[in-house]
Amino acid sequence: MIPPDETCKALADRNRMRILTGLLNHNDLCACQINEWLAVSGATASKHLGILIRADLIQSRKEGRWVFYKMKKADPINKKLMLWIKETVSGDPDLQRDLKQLRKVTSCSPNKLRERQRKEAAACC
Amino acid sequence: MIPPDETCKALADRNRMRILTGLLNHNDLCACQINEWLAVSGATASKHLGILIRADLIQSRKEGRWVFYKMKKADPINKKLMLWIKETVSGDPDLQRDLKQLRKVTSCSPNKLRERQRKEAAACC
DNA sequence: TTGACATTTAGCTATATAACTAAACAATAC
DNA sequence: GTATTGTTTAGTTATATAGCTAAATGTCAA
Repeated sequence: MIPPDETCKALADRNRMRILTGLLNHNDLCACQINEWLAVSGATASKHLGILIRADLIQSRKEGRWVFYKMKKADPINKKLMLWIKETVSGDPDLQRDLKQLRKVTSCSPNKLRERQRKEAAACC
Repeated sequence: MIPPDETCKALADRNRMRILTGLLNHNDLCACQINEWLAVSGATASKHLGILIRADLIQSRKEGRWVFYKMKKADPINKKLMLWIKETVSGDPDLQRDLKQLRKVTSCSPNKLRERQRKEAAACC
């Protein structure tokens, strides 16, 4: 059983709360979609995702070379926490604006998204 | 409205979770009882209490030279958070053991408690 | 099998935070 | 008023964390 302060530590970061916001509104998200959306390096996104997994809040599955993340089914106690997160997230205008950006990202498949990312990386040098 | 990650930041510390545990089980606690119980300096306890106040989770009132702290009445959304905290706190054996220690402290009035603290401080030098 | 590419891990730096001590502030008691 | 005492603020130090880049790992595809 994870102590409450540890769970809160996992939630106590803006980017991790953004990830949860995304996963509460999309069935699952690919790592490449997440770091595109968060606008951080893949390594940084991966670290945050690891923290959320170790806190038992999300889960990952591998599909070929892609890794998808989704919310973990919460036990009865943590359901209350999830409910609170959902409601506060809805009340946070920045997170809601963020969600719209995410929808642009998820309209591409991981393959198309990565292709575009590669082109952009090439163009900037 | 405080964003959820900020609220969690306030909760993401063991000593602050201990303080909340205490306040969820006692109507109110004096600053001197809290720092005796936590076994940290008065300054440190005061800092933690300030963080919880700014997060809108607790409130303080002054009575003569004593300052008492108590839970703040939660709005409908934060009530869910409080419920989660209560349940996870009950499931955390260390916090429960801690609560027993607190009862020893609260069995003294602030005046008696301080008197004892002064004697101990004198004895140790 | 080799090469390309997605993700994670390692190693680093800058910032944030928790603890302490000492000084400042606030309120009571003489 | 002045002394005393409880609490908070300031200033310091040690540790923790978020971000980066580069190297390592694992998977697909030619």
